[in-house]
Amino acid sequence: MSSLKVSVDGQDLTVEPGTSGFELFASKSIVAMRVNGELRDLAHKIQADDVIEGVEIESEDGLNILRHSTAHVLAQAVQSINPQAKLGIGPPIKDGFYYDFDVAEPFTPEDLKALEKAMERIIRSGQRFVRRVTNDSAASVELSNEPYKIELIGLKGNKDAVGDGAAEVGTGELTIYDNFDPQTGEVVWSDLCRGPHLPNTRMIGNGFALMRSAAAYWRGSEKNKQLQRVYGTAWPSKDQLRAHLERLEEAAKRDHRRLGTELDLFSFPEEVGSGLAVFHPRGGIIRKAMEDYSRQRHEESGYDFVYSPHVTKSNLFETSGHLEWYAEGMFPPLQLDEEVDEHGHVKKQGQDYYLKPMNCPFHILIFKSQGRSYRDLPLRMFEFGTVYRYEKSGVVHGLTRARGFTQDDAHLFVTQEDIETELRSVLEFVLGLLRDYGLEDFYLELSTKEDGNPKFVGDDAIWKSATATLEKVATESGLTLVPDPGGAAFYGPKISVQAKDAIGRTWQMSTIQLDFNLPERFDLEYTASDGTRKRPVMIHRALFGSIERFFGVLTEHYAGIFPPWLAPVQVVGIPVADEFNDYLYEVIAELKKHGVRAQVDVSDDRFPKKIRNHTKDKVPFMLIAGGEDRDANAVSFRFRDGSQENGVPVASAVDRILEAIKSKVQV
RNA sequence: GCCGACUUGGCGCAAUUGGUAGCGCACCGCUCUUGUAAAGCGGGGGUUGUGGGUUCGAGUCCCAUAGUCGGCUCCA
Repeated sequence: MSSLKVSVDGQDLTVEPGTSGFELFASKSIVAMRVNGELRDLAHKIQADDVIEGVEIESEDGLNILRHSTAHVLAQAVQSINPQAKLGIGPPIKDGFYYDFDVAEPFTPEDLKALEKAMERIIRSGQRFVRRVTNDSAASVELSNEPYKIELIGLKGNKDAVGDGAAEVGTGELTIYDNFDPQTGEVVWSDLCRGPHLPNTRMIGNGFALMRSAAAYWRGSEKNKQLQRVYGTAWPSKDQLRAHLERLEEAAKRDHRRLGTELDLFSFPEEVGSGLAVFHPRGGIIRKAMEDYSRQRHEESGYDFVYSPHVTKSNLFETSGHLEWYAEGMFPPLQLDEEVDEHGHVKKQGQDYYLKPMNCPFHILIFKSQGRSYRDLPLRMFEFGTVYRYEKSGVVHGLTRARGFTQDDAHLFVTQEDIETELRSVLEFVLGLLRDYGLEDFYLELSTKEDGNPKFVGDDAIWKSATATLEKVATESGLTLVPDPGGAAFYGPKISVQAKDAIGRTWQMSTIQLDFNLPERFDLEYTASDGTRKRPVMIHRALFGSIERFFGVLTEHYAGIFPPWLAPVQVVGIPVADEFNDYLYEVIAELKKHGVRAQVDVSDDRFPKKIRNHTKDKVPFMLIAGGEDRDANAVSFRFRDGSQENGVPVASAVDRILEAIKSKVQV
């Protein structure tokens, strides 16, 4: 038999027919290979002219394979303990994997421990994953006990319908992976799977852990049965697992809900209701600083400030379409003024009032309050408008998903011709302001309508042109643009600005939405220069998204260590002993004169205790004064990271603090 | 909304198989105060989320309800 010419990791080789990845790759860290671009098991037999690359376990593909194989081991463990469990899907995800099961009883934490033990046994036994090609009818017979797998087989080839199940059936040939016990040579477990897999369970090692269990709808639809999902994490080594768990711990420390309590920023009193926050004085200062600066910038950029009430009669939301399209997201109406006679007949028709879920209809009414000319446009109305949305109970989440929140909401009324220019300047304005608040890393998302979904109102042609305009402006910004099909608001497409925080998580911040529908529903007009009446276009624009949410994101971004301009207390004077109180009062008074939030700690606590207290409170500047400082008319800085700078002359200390606040830098 | 877990003084946590609520921090008072993350002593504070039930007896068991957390679905 003639030998085969192949390319392996860029090198031309000649190998014997029947050669597999095991012969090609000596390194244990190669867990699979890419053959002509397709991921394959190492056991795959190579063909002439194949272009082959080894897949390192540390690579993205390698990690996915590791995690996917670990998911298989989990499923095997579940069925070994509970043979009645039916298998759903088990794909790799960021940092780990999950597997869905249909079981009579949800998993308890004890169950998860037992499953981890069972998984360890499977892993140690060194089972081999072996791929076997089958076909629809044979697989349906073999998997007659696995109704969900059979459903997936039926969906094969239909990529959209398969969705998350792509790891099971993919779109190519149907395959089953058999797990062989190396001792007995017998198949101990099998699962419908596209693969590839690690050659051997032993390679999973001890870098995995089961994290939690939760219910999840089969194939992601509320209409389907809920399965029990077990989440796990898996890494090439125990050290990497440990590092991952530490990262989770770090993220937990930044959680704005936790910091909100620790730093006394806000709370969600049970008496008020789910998803409704109150801001405490310290949180209130931060929020006020955020709002004040935003107001200033809006003023400078040609916005008008408007105000509107929190409730309105139902007809406004009928006209706007909210009651038709958005009713589920609204609080139920307050029914007022109805009078009924003694026979139960209505004497006076009542009125329904609704809490507003959006501010746009009010701003539209302001637009309509007088005849408008092209000279008035672009008309930019800005409001910190508090809205109320009846979020489903299970989704409320601290400040980032609340039922009452304040949008820094603006509506721009522009002529058709000005849309592009205005959009461009809005986007620039938005990004500039976000940078001032300390966010640097952005990408854009273009949320569009999904064809055929009745959630979206208005004419297709209008949607199309609006979407095209947004896309043009977004592309020109030079930022990465990610499509988000089906993510638009009911009245129009949007660009959203996604910002990355300090630990790499992305948050949807600003949204810029183009709206041709509401102007039409409200019959908005202006007089053009030629005297004809024309319809303006609306741009909806929120910058923080919601102030509460932005507050939460900034809290996590900064881990509670706010830059001086936002810090609730900017400076604390700490005397080395009582004797220096008066001296420090003078220094602090000087700062207060310039509007600095500063105080002297004259409590009975000892000196080191005071340092500790204000470090825990994350005060940016601690000014310490003792004899040496007083004699030199100086103070000593201590910063939050523990560093210090002694004997700084009072005047330059004041300048330095003022400059740090003014320039919005982090210290 | 769905599934599961949880709810004990302001905060973080304890309370063996149901036997009558403890600790640390914080708070208040007193004493003591000189250099970079916790001085000492004393004191007050909880009808164990709420409403029912089982029991001689419930923080511990059951039901309902509110809230929180983790997911799913949905979203600023």
